Amino acid sequence: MALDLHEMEKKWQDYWKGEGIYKFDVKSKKPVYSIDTPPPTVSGTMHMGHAFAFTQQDFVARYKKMAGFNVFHPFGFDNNGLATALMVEKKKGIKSKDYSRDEFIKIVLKGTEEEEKRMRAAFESIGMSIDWFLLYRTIDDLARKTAQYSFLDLHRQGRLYQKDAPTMWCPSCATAIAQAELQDREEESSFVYIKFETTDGEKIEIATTRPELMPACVAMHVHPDDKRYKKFIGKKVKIPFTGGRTVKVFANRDVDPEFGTGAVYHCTFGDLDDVEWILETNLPIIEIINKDGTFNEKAGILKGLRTGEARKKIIGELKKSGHLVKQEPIKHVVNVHERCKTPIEILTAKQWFVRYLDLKDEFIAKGSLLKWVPSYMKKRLDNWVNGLKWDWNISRQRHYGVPFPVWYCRKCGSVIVANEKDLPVDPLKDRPKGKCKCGSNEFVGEKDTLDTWFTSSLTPQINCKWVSDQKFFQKMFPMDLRPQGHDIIALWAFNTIVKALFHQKQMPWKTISINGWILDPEGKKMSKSLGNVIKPEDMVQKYSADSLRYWASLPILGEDVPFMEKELVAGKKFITKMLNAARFVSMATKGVKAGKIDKKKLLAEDKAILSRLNRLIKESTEAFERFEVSKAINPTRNFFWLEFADFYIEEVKTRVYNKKDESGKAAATVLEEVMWKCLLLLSPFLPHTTEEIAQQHFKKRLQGKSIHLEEWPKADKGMIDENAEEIGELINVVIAEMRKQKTASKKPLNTPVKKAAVVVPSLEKFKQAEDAIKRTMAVEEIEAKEGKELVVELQF
RNA sequence: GGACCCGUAGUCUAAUGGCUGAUGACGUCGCUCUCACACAGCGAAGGUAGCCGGUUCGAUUCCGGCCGGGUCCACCA
Repeated sequence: MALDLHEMEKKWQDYWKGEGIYKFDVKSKKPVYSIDTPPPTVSGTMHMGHAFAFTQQDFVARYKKMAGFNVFHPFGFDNNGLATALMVEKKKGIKSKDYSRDEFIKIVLKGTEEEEKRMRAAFESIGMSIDWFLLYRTIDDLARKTAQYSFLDLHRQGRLYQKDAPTMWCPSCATAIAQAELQDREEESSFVYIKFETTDGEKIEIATTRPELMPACVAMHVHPDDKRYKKFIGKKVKIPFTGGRTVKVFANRDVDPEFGTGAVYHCTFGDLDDVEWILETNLPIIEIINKDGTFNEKAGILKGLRTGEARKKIIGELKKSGHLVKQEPIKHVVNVHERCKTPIEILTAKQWFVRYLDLKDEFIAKGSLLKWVPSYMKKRLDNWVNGLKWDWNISRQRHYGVPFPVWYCRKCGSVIVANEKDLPVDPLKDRPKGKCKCGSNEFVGEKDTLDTWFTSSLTPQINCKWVSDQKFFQKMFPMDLRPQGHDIIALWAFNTIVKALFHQKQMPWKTISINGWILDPEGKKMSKSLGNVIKPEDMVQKYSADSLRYWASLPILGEDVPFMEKELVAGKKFITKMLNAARFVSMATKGVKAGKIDKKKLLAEDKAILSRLNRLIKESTEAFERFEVSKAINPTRNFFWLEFADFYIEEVKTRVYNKKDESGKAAATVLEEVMWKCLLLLSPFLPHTTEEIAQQHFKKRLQGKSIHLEEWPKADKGMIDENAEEIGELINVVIAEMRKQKTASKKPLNTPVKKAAVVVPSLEKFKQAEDAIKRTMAVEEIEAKEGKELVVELQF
């Protein structure tokens, strides 16, 4: 086969683009099917996970289009994030802080054009049926406007509040971070035993990994049943280096008497437990760490130092003063910021929160309204919601991002939110219209930006033009499908659900499909640092886009799959097979009227294959309706290759070589019919190959400009015939047995056979199968007997 | 600690409460250049379905436990 697959694929990609095959038709009367495409970060590269997840989404999009829907298949680029800001800074050699926020956003939008172009080309190269006119970016005007409008709406609903609250803080990035941005890391550290003295002179010993927080110690905790410490409860303990400050000893059932010394000192804040305890005990907060990670004057002797240095210094001082008992090496898990891996601190800062903890039950209940594919993924959402402890902190102390549409009155401190007509605003540049209610017209704009998830959680509203086209929004919302990875159910899916419930009082989509991860061939995550990254473009180069798509279609949705190059080999072979079979069918059916099957003229093998075909159509359609794409392609592949190509084609060859007679004509119409229907069934998966074949050999079947505008085939139940299939099966089984014998006697398969003796389960059925067998295997005469076991003997 | 997923030939997988044929692919080994296809065809070898127990007339398939692999969440100062 001299066909260059890459040239062929490129040809059709260009054709589709030129003809606008995937354009969403706003005016169409067809029902809409809309997909809330995940916007990938504009890194410039499409990785294997993208290729996998997006093609899976594309299978559904293409199927739905054929099934009669007006498919809305948009694309978005995520450029509203730290990763993008850093990329642009690096590329341009600039610092975002040297620019106004508006300017920097413009720089980003301009500065990522190149990456967008490359990614778009990559997604086109795998045959995505995206309508690129629907492109959005998560930092563009529409996205910013939508996010700010969302803020205003939540504000109106009383769902927002500001609080000086314990906040997880990254001392390195100098920013607040969300629960979801935390990562666990096991660290080697030192477990420090420290001796304290009570005001009445008794000694109590604690163990800690955070001795440097001692100046922020506000209490001691012991277990109420711990005999060793009972007597301490209620007493006061002196804290060294604080000028004689004392703290009370509390009874606390959270304390594990077995761990450390069984006594805990409580600092504000060492970890999340400390936060809970402070709420229970109502103690004051002593904040000793600044937002930049340095210790402040309340830290006394540690002032100006950072955590690591402070820890060394305090240990030295404790040694000198005799408070230090011992140090033990310890491995423990610390919470680190996922981006920079710095252990987090807990500080207080004024932050905006979305109040939603009161709605946990509702989130879980409403989550069930969605169709989850696979269904067990719903539990991940439930699990997350059940574990939620804090409201959603939406403040980020970052320069780049979507700004809060908020000012504060310099005089009275009132919050002034932007007028929705003025969105998007940048409060650092723009000013509120009018005066504060206190009469002042001096304002301070909010410096913080919104959590990127605050914007990303609005992709359905962005796609459906919530803030710019009400009519369109009414028509489009809620969307039909959200495809996404299982790693961000707690983030993207959850937050999107939260937003839609607040803003629209309904779920953002009808179905959510969860795809798994692509791992390296050993089952490990692909990552640059491990050097095990396999690039999709290399695979496309080596095997073709349709081969890659074939590979992506096989795994069950939701499961993580190791990358297996041999599946691409198999895909390429399948494509070759299709091209060759199509060539044969095309030759054999020249001059035959397409789609005209005369049932009366059909022979046993024709009835069998048509029955199998229609059963297949039914099965494949049902699988697609359940979003189980692998169960749509697998039987189709098997049918096409193992039944149609391996048997049916061989069975009718002698008939169609002699097309003049009725039987030959009938076989030709069946060949044509089966081939065409298979093309349709496979077109969502192998859009290039099927288009090539359709345009080459099935012009007369094509209603429009592309096979991808054809209707999905409907199963003709009248064709499904159990009995015919049984005969067909018998034909195939006997042929297989004869092939075995010919191969065993080292004869070519077209060797004529004088006489064959067979033992078959039913003579009556065999009668109906006999002709086809004789023709296919070039057998002159068959002597048949009835018996349990199938036996075939050949005489040449 | 909580939740979830997975465990089928050398490798990766499919379907299935029972037809002593458990599917197919890749790989391996034979034979065949047979007029769609040697980037192929035909065929062969290869599995006590992780282990144990239960339900059942019957389990790879359903239930429970264990072991192993993985993911998410929460974590002891």
